[in-house]
Amino acid sequence: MLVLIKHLFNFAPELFNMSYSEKQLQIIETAEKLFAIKGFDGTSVRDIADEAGVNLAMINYYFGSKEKLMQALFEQRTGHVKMQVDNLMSDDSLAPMQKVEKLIDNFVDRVIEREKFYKIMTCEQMMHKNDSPITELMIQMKKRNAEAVSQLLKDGQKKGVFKKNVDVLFLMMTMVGTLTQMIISKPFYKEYNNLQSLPEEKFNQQFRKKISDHIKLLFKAILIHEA
Amino acid sequence: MLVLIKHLFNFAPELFNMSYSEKQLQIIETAEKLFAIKGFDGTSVRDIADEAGVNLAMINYYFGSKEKLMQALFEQRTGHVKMQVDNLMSDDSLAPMQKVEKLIDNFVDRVIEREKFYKIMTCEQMMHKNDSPITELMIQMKKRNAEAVSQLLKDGQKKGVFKKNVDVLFLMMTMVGTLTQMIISKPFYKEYNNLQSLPEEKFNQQFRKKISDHIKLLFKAILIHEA
Amino acid sequence: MLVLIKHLFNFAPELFNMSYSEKQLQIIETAEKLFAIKGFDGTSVRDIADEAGVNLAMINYYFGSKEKLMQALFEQRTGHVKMQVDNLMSDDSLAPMQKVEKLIDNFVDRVIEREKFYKIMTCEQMMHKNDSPITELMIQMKKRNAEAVSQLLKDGQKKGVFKKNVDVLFLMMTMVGTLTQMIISKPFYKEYNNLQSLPEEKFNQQFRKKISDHIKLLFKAILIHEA
Amino acid sequence: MLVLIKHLFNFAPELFNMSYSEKQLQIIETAEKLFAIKGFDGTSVRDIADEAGVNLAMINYYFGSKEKLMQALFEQRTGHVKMQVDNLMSDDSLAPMQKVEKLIDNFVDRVIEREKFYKIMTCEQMMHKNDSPITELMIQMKKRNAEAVSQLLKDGQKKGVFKKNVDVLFLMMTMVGTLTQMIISKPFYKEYNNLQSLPEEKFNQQFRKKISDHIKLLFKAILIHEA
DNA sequence: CATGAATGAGCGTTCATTCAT
DNA sequence: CATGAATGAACGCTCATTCAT
Repeated sequence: MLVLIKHLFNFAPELFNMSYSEKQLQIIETAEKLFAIKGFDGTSVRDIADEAGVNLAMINYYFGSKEKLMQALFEQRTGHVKMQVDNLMSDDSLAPMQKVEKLIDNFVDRVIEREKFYKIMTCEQMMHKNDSPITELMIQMKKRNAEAVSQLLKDGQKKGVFKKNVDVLFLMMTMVGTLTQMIISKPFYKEYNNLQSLPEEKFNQQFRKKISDHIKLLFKAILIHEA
Repeated sequence: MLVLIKHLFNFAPELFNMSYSEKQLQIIETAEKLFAIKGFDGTSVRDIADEAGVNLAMINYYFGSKEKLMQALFEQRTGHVKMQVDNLMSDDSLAPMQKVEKLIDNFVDRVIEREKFYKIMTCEQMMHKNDSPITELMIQMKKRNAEAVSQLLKDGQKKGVFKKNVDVLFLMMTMVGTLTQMIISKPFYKEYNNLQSLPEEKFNQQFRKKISDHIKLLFKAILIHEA
Repeated sequence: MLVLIKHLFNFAPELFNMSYSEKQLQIIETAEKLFAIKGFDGTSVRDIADEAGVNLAMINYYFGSKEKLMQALFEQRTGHVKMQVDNLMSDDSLAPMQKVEKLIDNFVDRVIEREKFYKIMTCEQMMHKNDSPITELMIQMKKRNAEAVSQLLKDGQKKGVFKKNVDVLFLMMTMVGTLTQMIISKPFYKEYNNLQSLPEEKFNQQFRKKISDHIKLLFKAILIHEA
Repeated sequence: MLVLIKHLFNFAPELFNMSYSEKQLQIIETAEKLFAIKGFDGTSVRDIADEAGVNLAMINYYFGSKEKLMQALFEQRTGHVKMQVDNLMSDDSLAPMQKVEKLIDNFVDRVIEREKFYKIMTCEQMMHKNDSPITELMIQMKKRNAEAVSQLLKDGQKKGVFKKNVDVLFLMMTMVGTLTQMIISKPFYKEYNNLQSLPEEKFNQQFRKKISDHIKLLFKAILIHEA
């Protein structure tokens, strides 16, 4: 395919069913890794090219610019989130609280699996350069998610299982914020609790479970308990 | 002032009662602002010099390097935290839950007041370059705070007002993470709830109260309610 | 040409038969000229770039750093010395004293031809920064040359044409030092002997002959005459 | 005395019988040391100030500029040379060859004692920036010395103890160049001859004697032996 | 289609020097 | 008389990007 056209339309890759080549995915993955470690500005295109084992000029050739590579990374990583949430919400076999619990589980899983990417996203949110396409992407994603959760809340309230007057954003931010902080502080948590000897895999499994349970506890406090 | 000596001893500025000159504080403040907007790597020393209206060379003259300027910023902003926490903890006139609530209020106030700085700190934590002096500072602060809160927990448990088996780090991360996420999402929150017309001052006041109450609710869920 | 690979292997360029491009040679030549006039530290990379008519970044692109450009200059200029000396030494058709005379002629020719480079080398030797790769290069060259001359001495002594107990380093330093001093003082020599009107070419020819004869005289005093 | 006037007349300090204060001498000495190790351009005024333990601004205050400090160093170190040579030359109790030998001894002693300074001087000669006051100083010194030695030669020739047609500059350059090369190569000489274990003082003594004898041998070859 | 070569702009830092007191 | 503070200029180097092939 003509790379030029690709650039023109890469603002909505899913519409064109555009898939990245193996080399491109490799670049995206490397970028994700390095951005997470050294930050966007702290990572040079050369770093990425070297680490990914590709030609320096290829990155601009494929993605147009460093900024657009970041965009591609975001699109690649956030592409399937909406569908996942929609599927969950439209599953009529689940009670509202079950949906909430599944939402939490899904989110915790996704973030732990894509730890690096969520670190980048959090940082990017901090200093949201105005009119950046990535900021725009994130705002839209937030809105979509807020809408879905809002619908779920209303459903639960109609069924009498959730309290009235729950702030949907506070709810979400509690989940996102707590989880983010957990991820950030993982090394500190390990050291503080003397768990360095535990195998990484086993620790992650326990950590994931604890976080999930913890957030569910918080959600119940917000959604059910009287203030 | 002897700048050289200052460099030598700036690892413990409070011991030497060294205060920064007005110009130095101006530089630190400008750095804080720009680091928060554009990130550490995204901000050039020239940016800071221009914005602060000082000579470029001045910054290296005063702080030694860009990195050390960041350190100075951290020391300046975190210098009084320990004392504040200690004072609160040793106040025998307060019940454990009162202490917890005051801790939350203090923290929320501090973060909202120093919003920019806490954004920087969160980002810095994300990609904690190993052996960076700032990372070291943050870890020590975390440890100190964890110890203090841990003591408070034990006290409350002895008095029978707190549950057993509370994970102190989970508790703290809930507070820090939720608050951080709130701060990050403030513009989004405003827009989502159509509060753009509200005066900034009035909104902040309400926001602060809501956050504080929300976190207190969460803490009660963690500390008191049965799982 | 793969510049990266070139950097990796430029410690032994002759093994890889890597030749510098015309532009690179131009940079090396310009560097040689400016280093000789203004010294290494006195010459900025910008000076070299301007004088050579190339982009500033080009120099770092080609050579990696100012230091490595200096290394490249050394390797380029000293690359063929070893072979030249070896060839002379292994020429069985020459008597020891003939070899000595040829050695002197070769050396005088080489230094006068590469006057600028030998000025740099002498200065570099003065303040030999420890562990500098260039210092290392020079020491090795000195050792190799000392070994070769030592062999020649022993041969002459066995054949009974050279005195015993000749200090090989004193011999070499006499040649190198005297010649260096001549080169340094060339302008002064010209003026002192009122030879400014002589065409440069003609003067050089005479000067070279006089120096050569002078050093041969000194060598005979060291190698043959009784003390 | 007014520093301003001092600056105006410091091109000929001996005329005004100007002596440097202890602090100034300390600066000069430090400058000599650092210039010899790192070169003129490689040494910053800050380096000198720090090493000498004086205020940075003092150096410009005392000497006017870095360049003028270098001049002061030269004047300080070369001030007494002329007188020394003149005294030797006018000593009628010595035969020409004795004078030559004493000249050599004196020079070798002086250079070994002021090794650092002579390194600087040699380098400075290499890249004689046109119209530099230091270059001018050195040329004048060379001329004076050449005149004195020339006179000595003529005297020896008249007395029939020296050959005719001796090139006075070649003679001097042989001495200066050989000695310079020896000084430069002292560490290499030590290592090559496995003399590292010898105490520095003892080695220097032997080295000085060997050099002196060697140069005397060379001079006899030039002045007396038939070519 | 891919890439080695090239570049202008900007980086953090240090320089010799001057100024205000 | 001496010095801490300050500064414009320049340093070596790396950046994201472009271009010719």
